[in-house]
Amino acid sequence: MRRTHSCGDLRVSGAGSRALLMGWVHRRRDLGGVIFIHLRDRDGVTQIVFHADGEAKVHEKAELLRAEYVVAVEGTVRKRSPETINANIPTGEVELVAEKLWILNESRTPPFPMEETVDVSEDARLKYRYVDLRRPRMQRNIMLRSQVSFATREFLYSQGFLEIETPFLTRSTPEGARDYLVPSRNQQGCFYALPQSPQLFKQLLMVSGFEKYFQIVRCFRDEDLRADRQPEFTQIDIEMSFPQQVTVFEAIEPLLQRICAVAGYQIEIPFQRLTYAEAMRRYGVDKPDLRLPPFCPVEDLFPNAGLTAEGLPLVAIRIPKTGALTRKERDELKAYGAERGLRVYDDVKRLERDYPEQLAAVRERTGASEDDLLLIAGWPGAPKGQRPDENVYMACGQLRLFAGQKYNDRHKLLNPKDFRFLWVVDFPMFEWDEEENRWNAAHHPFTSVHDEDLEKLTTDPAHCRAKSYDVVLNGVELGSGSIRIHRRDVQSKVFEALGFSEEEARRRFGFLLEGLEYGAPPHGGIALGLDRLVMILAGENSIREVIPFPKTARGTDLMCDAPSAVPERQLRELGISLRKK
RNA sequence: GGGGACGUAGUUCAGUUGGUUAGAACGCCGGCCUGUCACGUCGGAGGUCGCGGGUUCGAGCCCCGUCGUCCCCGCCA
Repeated sequence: MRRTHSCGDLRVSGAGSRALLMGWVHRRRDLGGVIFIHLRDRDGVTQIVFHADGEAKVHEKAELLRAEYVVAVEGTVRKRSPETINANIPTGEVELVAEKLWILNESRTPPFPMEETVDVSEDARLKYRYVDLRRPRMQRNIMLRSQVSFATREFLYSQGFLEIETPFLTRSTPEGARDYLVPSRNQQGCFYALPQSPQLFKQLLMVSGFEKYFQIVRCFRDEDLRADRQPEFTQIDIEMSFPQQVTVFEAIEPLLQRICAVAGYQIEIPFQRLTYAEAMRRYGVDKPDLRLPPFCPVEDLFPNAGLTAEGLPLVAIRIPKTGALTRKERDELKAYGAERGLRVYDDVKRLERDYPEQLAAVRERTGASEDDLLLIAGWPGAPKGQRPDENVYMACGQLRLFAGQKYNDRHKLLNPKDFRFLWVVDFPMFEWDEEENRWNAAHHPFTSVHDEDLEKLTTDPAHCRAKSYDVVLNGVELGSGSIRIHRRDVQSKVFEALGFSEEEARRRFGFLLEGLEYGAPPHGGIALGLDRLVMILAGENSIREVIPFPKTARGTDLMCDAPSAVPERQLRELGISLRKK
């Protein structure tokens, strides 16, 4: 017994020939004297017919079939008569007239239907994930993911990249996210850490002279979850020797173009580029969604009007084609802004009475037409912080996105198939840590600084720009990278700016620092979030929809019930005793 | 750690001001049915109203606690 075709294969051209199909009973229609089943495998669905006045024994056996039974059917492919053609399935012009039937396995009644017409709760789906994965949506998503992985490998190989693995059992480094720890049995009291990313290893592979590295690799971060964050997630990790920033861009853009093509979308390269400073000033975020228009500074048009604090921005936000808002809607926007310290002038008509010329200028500057929503927002109260302008812009950026998403039904600009890629460059080198009262690396401590800012490293860290970059798609941070520091003396200066002593730095990252002393080439790279990329290409709103076996928001696995307690014996072997609560 | 939404049949949901035996659709089981394709039709089974406590003559509904799922803030170099 050997499968000859898939359930998506058969066409009229095969009529009259024999075929043996294997798959799952998708649906059974028992009309008494004739039984139809839709047989499903991953390629499609084919109708099987069992006639009582044909192979009577086979028909009798077919009465036993139920949803999701696994069967093999052998028979003759028959062209359907015109009035019985099913235009909804690709194989709908033929059917298989069953002559033999094997029930390979029975199935309990599935906990929820295979149809997509019913939205099943996520807990049920996660508990019976193997069933959920059989449904068309997940089949599509996981197949897309596989295609994206393959396209990535194919493309990067063709460009001379080598796929190289790095350890999962590695050393905990104190910076960054919380580590997942793995206790060592041989060295009791010591722990491995699962990598937050292979960052240090890939840099050392450059020291080793491999020049072009990539890896599709799992990363682990023990932080709280979100719709786009899982404790384990997958990166397309890339590193190159002797690159300039633009070298990395020129490697990544065609890769993303190729990946999008696999998903059926044409995208233009090169991508738009924005500096971090521009992104903040025009969108109020470092990952702008370009499907909505940027906002405009208008403080120069209203000198001494008191609409915002002296020296702070006044921002005009345009949301296209929103039409008139109700009083309630305007109040909502106002309140949203107020929660972030903003004064939102939601009723532009009222401002227009006092400042007719200025408003005309605002309209011209923003390009606002009659049915666009125009909000003007300022911050009359003086904010605190390192970058007060940025605080205003950030609040406006949130307001822009809030309004844009709220009224998406009207302007329809947030089309999930409209892919707007963007590079954000020149991130600040450091950010101020309020709690610890010191500077932190904005990207990571091995990121190099712009040559012209090198001297400011210790004197003016706030204004040092890093050679780091993010690739952003529709408001989602897809990937992040940098040109690394390859010289030990520069690395020392950065540590100095971060307030690490040489000794402390050596304790934390000694193996990397030592590596840099043995002929490290200039190098840099990027890591792309594969889950997020596939999520967007699949049109999903959560990366759980593109991960076969994801965790819940609390980090548990509802299917296998992890994490779980372990027997005392296992703990003893590891030298671990649990503290009583 | 904080805020919000939700939890009723296998699934998706309804359940009025706290009132008598908790409903619907789909699914499931059985009968009938030879051209269906979300087959049709007749009948039937199926409930720890997440869990615990409280208020009350009486709780799916009100109160307190707790568990779980989702979203957001913090966090994620």
